[in-house]
Amino acid sequence: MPVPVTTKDVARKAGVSQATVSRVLNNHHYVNEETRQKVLKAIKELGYQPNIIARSMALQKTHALGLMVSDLTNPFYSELAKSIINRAKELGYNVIIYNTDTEDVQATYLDFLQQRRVDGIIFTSVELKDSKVEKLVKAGFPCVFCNRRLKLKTSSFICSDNKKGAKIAVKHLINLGHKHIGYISGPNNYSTALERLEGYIETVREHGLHVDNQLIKQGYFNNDYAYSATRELISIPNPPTAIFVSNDLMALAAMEAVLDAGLRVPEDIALVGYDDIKISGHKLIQLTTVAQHMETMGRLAVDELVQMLSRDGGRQKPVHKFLEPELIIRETCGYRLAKK
Amino acid sequence: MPVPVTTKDVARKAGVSQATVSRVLNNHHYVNEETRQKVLKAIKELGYQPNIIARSMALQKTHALGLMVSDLTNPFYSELAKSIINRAKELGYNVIIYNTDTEDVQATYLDFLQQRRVDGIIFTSVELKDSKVEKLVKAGFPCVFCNRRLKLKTSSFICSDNKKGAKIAVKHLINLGHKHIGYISGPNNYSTALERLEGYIETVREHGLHVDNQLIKQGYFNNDYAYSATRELISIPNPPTAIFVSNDLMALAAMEAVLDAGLRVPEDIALVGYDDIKISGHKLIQLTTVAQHMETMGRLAVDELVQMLSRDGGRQKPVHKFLEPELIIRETCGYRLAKK
DNA sequence: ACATTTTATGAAAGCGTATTCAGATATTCA
DNA sequence: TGAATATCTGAATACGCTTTCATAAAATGT
Repeated sequence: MPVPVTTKDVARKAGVSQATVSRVLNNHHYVNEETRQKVLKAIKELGYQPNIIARSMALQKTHALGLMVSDLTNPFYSELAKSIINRAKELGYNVIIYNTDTEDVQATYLDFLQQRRVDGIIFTSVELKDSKVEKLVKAGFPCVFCNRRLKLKTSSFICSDNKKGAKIAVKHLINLGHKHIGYISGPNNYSTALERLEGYIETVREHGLHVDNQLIKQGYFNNDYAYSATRELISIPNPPTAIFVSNDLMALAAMEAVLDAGLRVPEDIALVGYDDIKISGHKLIQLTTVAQHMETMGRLAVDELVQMLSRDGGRQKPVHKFLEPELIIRETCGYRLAKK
Repeated sequence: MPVPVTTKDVARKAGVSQATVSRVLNNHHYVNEETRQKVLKAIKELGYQPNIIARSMALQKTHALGLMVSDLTNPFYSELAKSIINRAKELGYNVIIYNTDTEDVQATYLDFLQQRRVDGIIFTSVELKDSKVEKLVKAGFPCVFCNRRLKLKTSSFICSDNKKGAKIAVKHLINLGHKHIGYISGPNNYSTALERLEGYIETVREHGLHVDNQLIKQGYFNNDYAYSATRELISIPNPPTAIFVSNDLMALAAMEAVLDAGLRVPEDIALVGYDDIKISGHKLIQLTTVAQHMETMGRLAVDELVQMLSRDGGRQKPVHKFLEPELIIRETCGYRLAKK
């Protein structure tokens, strides 16, 4: 390992005090130009690199953000994470990433995080109620919720307008003539699931259709559940002719379930997803879906968090942003059929 | 923000010195059981959480690993990253993730990293030659290369046996009767591209076939390139009947190119990918591919890096691991046809 | 020309922890 | 019983940086 060069070494070499070196590094005023040059020269010659940890210690900030992701291999989350990482870098922050497949993992991570390893946290997959996380927010620890939000009103979040997203999706199906529309999603303790369900129900009602509980499947946010729920839906006595699935990955699984049952998409069962992950646009998939703007969502979340950090102490009122969803019409709803 | 509780506070409450609190926290021997209990009680009552930054400062280790990823939205990398993050957590390490779409970004990150923000780095997408990275390795900074490796022999890496992977893929195509096989990949300054090319060429030769440079396309590791290269390949005078594409994402793009040209997969053009990302197994895709074991690769990389950290000072000889690739036969090579 | 302000710099303190050093008490051994 | 050893704990120091405090020199104002 290279011997680390410290400000002290630089100071000795430049013939000044260590404090002066620090002043040069931090662009303090009141540093003589000549002195500054001497110091810069010494820094260069010694290849000095500041020790971030020591700086963090002195400043009481880490310049690192925590990022909680429930499943990084879901393209929705990896796109979101990428956006967050890139924006954080632009603003001079590092991102420590936590994969929280299970809830207890998130809990242990939270303990970690209170050890002042990060200045703030972005949650991408929080439950509506989570006492540990709520405690964190109430204690004033800077948190921003992205994609999924906490019920707690005092918390800031950047989410898709899920209700609206669901509405435009379901409305599209109804306009195509579907009267019997299934809904597959995760549990209602997630804002995404709850709000999309509300949008689904509201739209069905608005069009004078009956809300049939048999058509509503709320289990888990994973492919296996989507697959089995689809199989169940298509085998009930009066099966749906279309299914709105709460995310693209699950919609892909639903698609397999339909095909495995010997039915066709969209002729027998139409499908709409949510997210618009890249693969949904593939020529062989062509999934109709509600697009989310992961890039924007991630960027805004970082911006908001960094803002919170800079106005430390003076707590502002929380920010609540709902991004506009957009229906992407492809072929799994019978677009081609409708065109004909 | 909650007022942070320090060891000093705990010490005062427990009526002992700060040093003793530290001893209790670190399970030092020579601490009276009664004292230990007093301290533990105070810790609990005050809700003390150690300050990781201060600890890092004292110990001169951050307990954080850097992870360089070229494109987190490529499922191959997100699966790899997930594995790395999870394994690191198991071993008590945090992961700071760096997205390096462009090379200059990686360079600026490297400067960051020398600021002792992390104890070591895992590179997943290094070039064979990269003077900045080589300098880091030569300076003794703990680095492990995962997936792609450096040419530098003194560096440790965990990679797929890319040559072998290419060989089994191409052999499979040849066994199916293909005599004219295209190859699409990224530039040869990446070990993955180079080794797979070697495997391709060697296998073609071994089977007495002619290596036709017209069939070899080496441009960039991205979808646009894969698409256009495919279009080019299928429009040359004597076009290939099969194409080996260097990764699944690119193979998916190649598939679109074939279909857009009005040809069929696999009847007109057979395709093999590399990686076996999840979507490749989807019912509508069914891409034949060479599987990599991202989970294992990531885990081993972390294990190796953490080992390097523990045996600090005493530099061991570098570890070179080639993981066994595995051919996953699906339908894009005419498996169904072959079966008939 | 003297008081005041501005500019410039070093010494020292502080961030929160781990650890060394030294001393005190208790225990063991001959 | 005295010496050697083991057990326990507090004071002090170090980690590398930022920043306050103090002080000195230079510039400015009247």
